[in-house]
Amino acid sequence: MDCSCVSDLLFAPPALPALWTPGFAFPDWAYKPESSPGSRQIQLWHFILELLQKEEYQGVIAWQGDYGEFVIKDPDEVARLWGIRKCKPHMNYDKLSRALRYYYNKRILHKTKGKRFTYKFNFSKVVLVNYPLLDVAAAATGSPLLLTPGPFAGAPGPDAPPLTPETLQNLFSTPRLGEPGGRTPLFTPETDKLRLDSPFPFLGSGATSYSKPPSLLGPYSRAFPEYPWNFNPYLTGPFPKLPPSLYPPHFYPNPLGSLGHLPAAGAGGGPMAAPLLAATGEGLGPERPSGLAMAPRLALPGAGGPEATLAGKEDSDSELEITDVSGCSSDSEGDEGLPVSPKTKSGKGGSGS
DNA sequence: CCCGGAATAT
DNA sequence: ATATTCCGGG
Repeated sequence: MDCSCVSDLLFAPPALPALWTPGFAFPDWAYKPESSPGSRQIQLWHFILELLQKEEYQGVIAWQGDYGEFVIKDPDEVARLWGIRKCKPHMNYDKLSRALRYYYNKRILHKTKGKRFTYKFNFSKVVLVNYPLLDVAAAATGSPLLLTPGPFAGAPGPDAPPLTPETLQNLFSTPRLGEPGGRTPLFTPETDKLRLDSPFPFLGSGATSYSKPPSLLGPYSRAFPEYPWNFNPYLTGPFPKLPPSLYPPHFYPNPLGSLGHLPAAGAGGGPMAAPLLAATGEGLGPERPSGLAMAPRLALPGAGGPEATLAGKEDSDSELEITDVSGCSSDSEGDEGLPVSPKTKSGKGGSGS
């Protein structure tokens, strides 16, 4: 039944803190919360983000153009990788793109019309979903209290308690992380189980019970880096019903935490990075590398653990060796003798449109 | 290529 | 629910 892909193991390590994880910036709570406890599968947009985050796939998929805009340079390859990840040997771009299209309504993605293989993330969604508290944090740091949908909405009125990052830190101390011996102090198992139910409680059905994210970034005293991520929440298209209060002209921190190079315009040669920085520069550190927009890939925040591991086998990052489906059970699919050649792509250079 | 309906699977 | 598979139509 199960298709124990090698990647599955990679994603479900024994006791990975999930604090940052160079390659995988998504703690498991970001995957699929409830539904099926044991069968939380990676979601396509997570996967896409993963690929985008890695330089080794820049030839296959990469940020390009506007914020959150990316282009699939090699659709077949992306589809192949996705197929491997999901143990669907017959995956192709046509099918993958269908799945992508389903994201339109969910507002996770939309299409950049005119540009082939080009889509765009609605990061506002992703951010709020995965890190709804960031706004609170922002508020605590000085901005006017804004938001907190769901249960919080009613409570935080005029005299809302001073939410500070520290408070958050205490509140959402690592849940499963401190599992050995100590369980979550503040939150009872009941609360612990609710998590995120709907992908987007804000404009989805909304009726779903919203909850806070268990653990944010772990034991980081400074969990909220001042990342100038002020992508325009209003996008080009008209947003459905997003109250401005939810999406202030503020800048959002990097949602993926350790996500390396952001989808800054600089990636695609966008000169607009400068003005943006200027706008948000104040909150940032005094000194700033001129090439910030490029943000090569500042993966490692400060944790020393994994770093050693990485350094040890620096050359061939075995992490995410997606090109191997040896772990896939052939029974799950009508798996043909698919040899799964990693680089059987002779050279699809042209593909001129 | 891109779009979405429909049926199906997990 | 999310994704896969299939597919008619633009």
